[in-house]
Order: sequence, then structure tokens, then C-alpha cells
Amino acid sequence: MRQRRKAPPRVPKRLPGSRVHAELAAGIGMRILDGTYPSGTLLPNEAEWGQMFHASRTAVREAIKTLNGKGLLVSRPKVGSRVEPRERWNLLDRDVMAWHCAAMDKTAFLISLQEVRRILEPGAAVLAASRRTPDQLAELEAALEGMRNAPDAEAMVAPDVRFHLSLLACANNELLSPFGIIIEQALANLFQYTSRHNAKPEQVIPMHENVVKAIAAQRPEAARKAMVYLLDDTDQVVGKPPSDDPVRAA
Amino acid sequence: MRQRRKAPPRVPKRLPGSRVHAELAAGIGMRILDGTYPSGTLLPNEAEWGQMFHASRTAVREAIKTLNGKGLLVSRPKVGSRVEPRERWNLLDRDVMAWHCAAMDKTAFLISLQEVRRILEPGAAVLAASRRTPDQLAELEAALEGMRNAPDAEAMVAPDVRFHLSLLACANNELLSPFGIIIEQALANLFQYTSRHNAKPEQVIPMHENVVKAIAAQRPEAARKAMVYLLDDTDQVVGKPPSDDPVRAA
DNA sequence: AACGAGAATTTGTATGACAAATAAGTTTGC
DNA sequence: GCAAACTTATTTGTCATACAAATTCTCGTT
Repeated sequence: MRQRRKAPPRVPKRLPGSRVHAELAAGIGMRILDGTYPSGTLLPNEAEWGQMFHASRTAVREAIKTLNGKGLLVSRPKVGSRVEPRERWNLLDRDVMAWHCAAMDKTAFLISLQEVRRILEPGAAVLAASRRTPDQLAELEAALEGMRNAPDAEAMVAPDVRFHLSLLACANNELLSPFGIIIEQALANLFQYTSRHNAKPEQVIPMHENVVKAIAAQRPEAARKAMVYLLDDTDQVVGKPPSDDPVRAA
Repeated sequence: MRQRRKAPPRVPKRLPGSRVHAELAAGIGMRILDGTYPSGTLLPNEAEWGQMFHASRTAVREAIKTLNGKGLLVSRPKVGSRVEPRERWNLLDRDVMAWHCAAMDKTAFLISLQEVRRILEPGAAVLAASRRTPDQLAELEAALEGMRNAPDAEAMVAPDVRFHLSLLACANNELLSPFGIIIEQALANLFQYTSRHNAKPEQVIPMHENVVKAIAAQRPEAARKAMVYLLDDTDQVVGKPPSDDPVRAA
């Protein structure tokens, strides 16, 4: 039997598993990302945040330290916490990207994401073809096999993400790993389009296969081309015209 | 008159301007980056960190929240704080990159940096040539002028960084801005080499001029080529062979 | 052996107090 | 009149303590 001696907590109707400082970080972070507090603005002080969210200053401070670490804020005594200029934000951070994505037009964001993919992934494919280890190649092939076995388009997203993340890993450059976040976001958002437009789904698997073949054969330029074709196909879903790749044009 | 009733503080001989939680974050962060606590390891608990650094648990927690936000850690009650796998680290974060740079061989790191630059900057130059605004072009030219006026090699680093950052801005893709960190680090580290080797400094300015000309003329492919040449020159300083650009080879 | 209740441990939150830093206003000295 | 020095007010920074919540571990029961 449970004793019920204590009165039930009145204010803290918090869901179990939620962390106050995480909610605060998200709450403040989103208000920055959506422009409620533009760059250069002075935020409310810690006590005010505490009142707004019914939380202690301790929790507020931990949230602010989190945002501080993501480059959204700088705090100074007597002056307060000021929103940093946009170019100092850590847009590649998972949380920041999620808040940003929630605040802004998803289509425009997706176009930006694809643009960066067009720059990065062909280059990564070149490195992958020349440097992948057998283990990394096997992982890439396993991801491809996962795509083949997907029963429907939705089930293909996860192995597709895995495929492109594996490709980044094949490049064996540790500074390329952080871009996995871009790929995850892009493919996750992209699915909402593919499920509607569903342009030429029968070509998706062969296109990925071509990338794997080129990387397996250690042919960098072929890998690059195959990746460009793959991205062209993806861009068609979004509605952008395919690239005018100088190599292909030549 | 000032009253001097209170005894001077005995223990806290901390330098003015230093923040305890920042020192803690750096101390813990570096121990993670240098491999003292490898991925998957359980860190000492908050009380132990407090003893190690002679700080309160509050300060330790704020430091841990900072590292949490950078993707180095996850904390759970009763378990503790566990080091995340390397691919989840925010290597593009300023602090993380600084700690990483302090821990690891700088030459190897510089090669990784240059490799990513070779992928990113030519692509950024293409976008810049087609989309730069007049204001952005003016900013780019101002940075170039700053390089021209630099009296010595050391004084050229700052405007050089400004140049490449401006170029990223010209691309008008917000997801490209975070890479400015890579460029800053690369050029800052690179200076140690240029000052020693000093390979063909007379070519540096004309090479940058060519990039500006192509972007001013809105010729994307010319901008791309000019940027590749520029990076080739930089790579020679590091000791890498120049790229085998398929376009140039054709 | 499986299961469940309870103990132990660690992070999470709250509160209160004071220190440090600094922007702004006020007085002082010339 | 004006500038420098001082005072004051405000906000973040740090500490100590207490307790809540979550989760693993242990141990006893069935």
C-alpha cells in the first residue's frame, strides 16, 4: 500500500521524464530562432525567465549555459544575456537545427540543405572511393541492402540516411562527420515530398548502386558523377532544376 | 572611507575575469578530447569533479550542461555522465575545435581542415558568383584591400580570414556560415607554416584577385577554378600535392 | 529461478545568500 | 564647466544545503 500522507504537488505538473532545464533551453532557444529576440537583443534576466516558466534560477542558468554552448548567447554580469549575431550560431547542432526548422519555412530550408549536400557529398564520394576500408564498404553495402528490402517509401528513409552517413564515414575525414546532421534533416524533411510526388522511385536503388560500385572499384571520379546524378534526382523532387555540372557538360 | 572589517578571502585566489564554470568546461572538455575519458566511458560524478577543481557542484553542473550542449556528454540520473561516441561531437564548435586542436597533432589536423576546404570553398565560390549582392562584393573587395595593405605575413592572416568568410557570406546560404570556424582554424594554424616556408608569397594577392574578379563578373565556373588554384597554392605550403581537378585536366 | 520491494546512488530542482563585475548616476576637485 | 573619482544599483557568478526524481542494484520472497 502506498502512503498518501503528503499533499499532491500543486504547481509542478511536469510530465515524467522531462527535464526542466531542457524545456527552458528549448523554450528560450526557439524564441531566439523564430526572431522573438533578434540578434543583439538583450534577453530578460534570469529571474524573469524563472517566473515565466515557473522554474528556479538554477534551472534557468543551466538552460542558458546550454544555449551559451551552442553559440546563441553571451552573458555578462550587470548587462545580461545578449543574442549573438546569426553567423556565430551553431546551426549544425541538432537542437538548433530542430528549433530553426520549426520556426522557418521548411521548403526554403530544404533547398538550403540540398544546396550544401550538392557541395559536400560529391566531394565526400571522391574521398570515399580512394580511401574506404573494406569494413566501411561492407557497411555501405549493408545500408544499400536495407534500402532494397524496404517494403514502402517510408521504410526506406532510415536505411537511406544510413547509406549517406556511411558514405561520409568512408571518406575518413573526421571533420566530415558533423555534416551527418544535415543529411539526416534533409532526408527526413524530404520524405514529406517523396511520399507526395514520388518521382521515379524505381530509379532510386540503381542510382545508389552506381555509387557503391564506383566506391567499391575505387574510382573517385565515377563515384563523384554517380553522386551528382543521385542528387539531381533528389532535387527534382524538391522542384529545383538539375545541376549544370561542368564535367558532365564537357 | 572604506571599511575593512571583513578578512580577505583565503581560498579563492582566482584570477579576475575567469569564470569557474568555463574553466571546468574547458578542463573536462580537454580531458575528453585528449582521450583521457574515451567514448562510452563514465565520467567521475559531479561531486568528484567539484573536489578535483575545488568548485561547487553548481559550477560543475553548469560546465557539464555546456558540454552537454556541444554533444560531448549525456547525463542520466543514477548512471552519471557518459562520453558520447565521437561522431556525435560537435567538432565544428569553436571550443571543441580548440580543445581538439590542443590535444591532437596539428599537422594531421591541418590536412583534414584543408581537405574540407577543398570540398567546400570551390562550391561556395560558384554560389557566390551567381548570387552575391553588390554589398557583399564590396565587403569581399575590402577584405582583399586589407590583404594588400598588410605590412608583413603575420598581418595578412586577419584580412585573409575576413576574405574567406566574406566569400562564404556571398554564397547566401545560411548553412555555409558555420564553416567559417573551419576556415579560421585552418588559416590560423597555417600561418605557422607560411611564416616558415613562405612559398611564393608574391602570388597570393593575384590569386585572391582572380577570385574576386570572377565573382564580380558573375562567372561561377571561373570563380570555382580560381578558388581551386588558390587552395592548390595553400596545400603546397602544407606539403600536399596539388589537386587533380578533372575540369582543369580536361 | 523469477519476480518484486526496497535500498542506494546519482543527477535534477529549489532556495537563499553573498561575491564579482560593470553600467549609470553623483559627487568632488580643479 | 568639466573631468575624474566615487557610489550605487543591477545582473550574472558562485557557493552551500536540502530534497525530489530516476534508475540501478540488492536481497528476500515465492
